[in-house]
Amino acid sequence: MAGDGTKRPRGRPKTFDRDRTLDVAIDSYWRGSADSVSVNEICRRANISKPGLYREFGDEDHLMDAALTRYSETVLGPVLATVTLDRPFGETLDSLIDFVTRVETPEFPSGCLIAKMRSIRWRLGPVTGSHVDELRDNAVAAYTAWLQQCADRGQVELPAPIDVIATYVDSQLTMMLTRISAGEDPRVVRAHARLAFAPLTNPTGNGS
Amino acid sequence: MAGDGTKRPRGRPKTFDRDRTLDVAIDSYWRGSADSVSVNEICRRANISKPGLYREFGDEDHLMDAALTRYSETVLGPVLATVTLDRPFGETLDSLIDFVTRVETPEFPSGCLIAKMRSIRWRLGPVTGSHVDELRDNAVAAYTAWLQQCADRGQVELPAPIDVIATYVDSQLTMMLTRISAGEDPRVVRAHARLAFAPLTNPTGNGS
DNA sequence: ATATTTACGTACTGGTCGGTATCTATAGTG
DNA sequence: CACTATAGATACCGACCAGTACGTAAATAT
Repeated sequence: MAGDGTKRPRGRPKTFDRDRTLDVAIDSYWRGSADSVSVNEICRRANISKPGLYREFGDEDHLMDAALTRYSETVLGPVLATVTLDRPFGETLDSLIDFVTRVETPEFPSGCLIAKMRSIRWRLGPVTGSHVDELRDNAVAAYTAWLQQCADRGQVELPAPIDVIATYVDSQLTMMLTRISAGEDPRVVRAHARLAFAPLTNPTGNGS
Repeated sequence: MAGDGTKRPRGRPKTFDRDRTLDVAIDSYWRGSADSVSVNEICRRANISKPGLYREFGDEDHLMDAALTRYSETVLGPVLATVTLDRPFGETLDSLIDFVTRVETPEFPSGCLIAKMRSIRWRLGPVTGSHVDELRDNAVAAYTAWLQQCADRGQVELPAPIDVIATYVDSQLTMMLTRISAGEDPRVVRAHARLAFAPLTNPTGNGS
């Protein structure tokens, strides 16, 4: 504050709280189902005027995209970073499973905003939609690198081409997130995870 | 027509075509996403008046429920019947996988109406909602009986309690239906199916 | 014929939606 | 002071929604 060098801009100073609005939007989209939460509702919850929100974000598509961007930076990034750590395959996998099957807390909803958005991909606007696609590609790439690293070290064998395994991991984790969000018992989901990933941790063959 | 014994009822004869309307509703809910298809839209597609539809079905919840009932009788029933046939486990499983990964045709949409409804369970009315729950319970019961029968004959070993396996099968098949509906490559989904069911067809252990 | 019963469909209600026109408030600038 | 630039929010738009009021058409009953 001391000797604030930035010259104040010309007109009426802005009071719109972008961060707070994005917090509300992320939480709403995350807990709810992204469509089903209207712009009107976001304004009500954030206690802001609708034109204010539209001045800041442009339209619903860009609001969702801004929320998605912040979500991926603050929530998804740290999680995907864990699969790049040099830990044994099983250990990383277990922590991934623990993470996706965690239960809801007041300030950390269960599930995953991106998973929810992917399940309603066709309803998203063009900007948010392609952003979601990009984030899923990033996740698959991270899984691929992780699997390749573990395979090189003999910690895991790949009963199918690595890209098939990587998308398999992504699909299974996404499904778990969806089911936890739907309120299913985390213990059951974890039991299913052990089944689904058994072919990787105990690589005895594929079905045919 | 010859000597039609039924006495005509009192008032103006009904022209409302319940069957055709249900056909339109099922197709719309099946191809679309059940919510997102409005009563207005059903009326437009079936070329009927809205009060006519409301007179016949009561409200949206009961319309969906009627569509779901007919769907489960005409589409789901025959499929679930195949898991009761006395065939080797792998054969039945393969035909199940083939069925859920079939592609869209003009008169047989891909995916499954019940799977779609389950994914939006919380948006359904009370009648349709509990009907969906009941149908899923039936499916799990059918899978349980099937698995038990195959286990008795030594065609499959169960690396987890049978109810866990049965819900696992249900979850995996439902996910496949969802992904096929979302337009994913059936070959990839089938490759993932082979991975997911490998612990059953090649029962060498669970992960721990 | 006339009354009665039943079905039909136009046109409406009250509501929410995404998005905006417009007026006012608050700042710097001359 | 007047002028300009920016942000504020009320109150609106047209579209669509689920659901219905109500006048009319078409049959039987008397």
